[in-house]
Amino acid sequence: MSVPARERPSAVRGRRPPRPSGDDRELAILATAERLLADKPLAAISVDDLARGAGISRPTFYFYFPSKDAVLLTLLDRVVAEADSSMRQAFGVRARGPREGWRRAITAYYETFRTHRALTLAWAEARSTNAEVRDLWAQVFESWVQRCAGAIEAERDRGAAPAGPPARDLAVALNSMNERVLYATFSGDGPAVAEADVVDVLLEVWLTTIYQRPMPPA
Amino acid sequence: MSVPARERPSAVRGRRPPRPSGDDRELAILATAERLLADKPLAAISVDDLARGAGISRPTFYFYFPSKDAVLLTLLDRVVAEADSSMRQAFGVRARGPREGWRRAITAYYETFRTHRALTLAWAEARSTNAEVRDLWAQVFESWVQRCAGAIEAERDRGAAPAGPPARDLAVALNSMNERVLYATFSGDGPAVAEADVVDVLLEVWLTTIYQRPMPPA
DNA sequence: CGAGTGGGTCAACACGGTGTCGACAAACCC
DNA sequence: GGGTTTGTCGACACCGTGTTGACCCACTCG
Repeated sequence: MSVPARERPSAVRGRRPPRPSGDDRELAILATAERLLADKPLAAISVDDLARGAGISRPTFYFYFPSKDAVLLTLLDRVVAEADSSMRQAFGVRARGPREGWRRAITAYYETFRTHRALTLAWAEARSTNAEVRDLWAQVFESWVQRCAGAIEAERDRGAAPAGPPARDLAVALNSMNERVLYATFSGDGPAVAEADVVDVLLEVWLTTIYQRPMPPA
Repeated sequence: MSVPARERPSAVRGRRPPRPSGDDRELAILATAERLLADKPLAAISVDDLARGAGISRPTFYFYFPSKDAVLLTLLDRVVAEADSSMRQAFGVRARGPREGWRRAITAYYETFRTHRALTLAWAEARSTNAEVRDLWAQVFESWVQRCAGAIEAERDRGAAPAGPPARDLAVALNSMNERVLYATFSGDGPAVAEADVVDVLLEVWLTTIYQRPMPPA
């Protein structure tokens, strides 16, 4: 009974054997994936494409990653880390007023996805077919929801925001809105808000929902 | 140069030859699809499954539908028609107040998806890989956005709602929220609002966003 | 230095899915 | 009862995945 790779869920994603080496190849695969994703949807990229792009054969690809999805997951792990840190930062900085604070949070979210557009779209695509991707997203989403719900409760406690539906429910709804609206804006198919306006529109919805009155502009 | 089937985009979806017959088989395929979708994701259902389920062979399936996705599209067309009519109805009935009216609209949306849960999930899944599904959704979504934007403008014109971001942008954001939140609630993976509360939460966000003040409960 | 070990590589395979082709049957129609 | 029309399916070509087993090469240890 040797330990299958899945037993170390938090270890470096992919890579069969425990000890590292051949990092260049691994990086080449990741780079190829990101490059190809820029102009094809995930479903149109085969393991063979990734392998050839990285200058190796298909079986060799499997030496580095257990599947195409694992590559995506690795890429996603990075972006998540990045998003998390800029989100933490947004909530950390003392803002000059509620509008300023919430704007910073929404902008952090927006910027993260904007700078990784291709990955964001692939993410959404993979989420519907891959349970691991779904779980990773659920986990990330949950952490944002908690942060937001905490902030809403803090505003209510200090009397800045009135009582209303459970803070957590509002946080889920508002974060869901952001996710879907930004996705539509970035993917460009279907009705969407213009990229230049999207942060402002989302911010207005957040503020009026949380404070239940018009908030003066900055 | 004979005309390929695709040239009649609004005609009955699927079915190679122009003249009808063998409707039982076609219905059997549709029924099988809906039945299988109730406990497997779309990706896990093969054309062979659909064919066998309907008591025919795989090649025969292709006589009735050009692909697995075409089956889904046909199913979706029905639900869309249903949703559209109940939405039209919701907007048609004279409501006793704003809360009542908007609640009716959100409930119509909610009920449609709730009664076709499996289809809703398959829909989301297919949207990421199939352009036709994406277009159909975009079209449906657009019609809802227009209806909502119109209603918001009407409220502003009669002085019931204050000015704010462009009505269309609000409509896009609010409808996006509904879509995503309801999907999360029905799919059950990831953070979600409880099924019993979801309409209320959504309604509160809609009302405060549109009227920019707390709306008295019914 | 030569033998052994293990990381890295790939040709070839097994498998499962899609979509097509051509032969064929059964019904219906003058 | 010969001929079209409608429906049916066995067999095929193709593509993508993931695995196996042999091989190569660099390194090290006796």
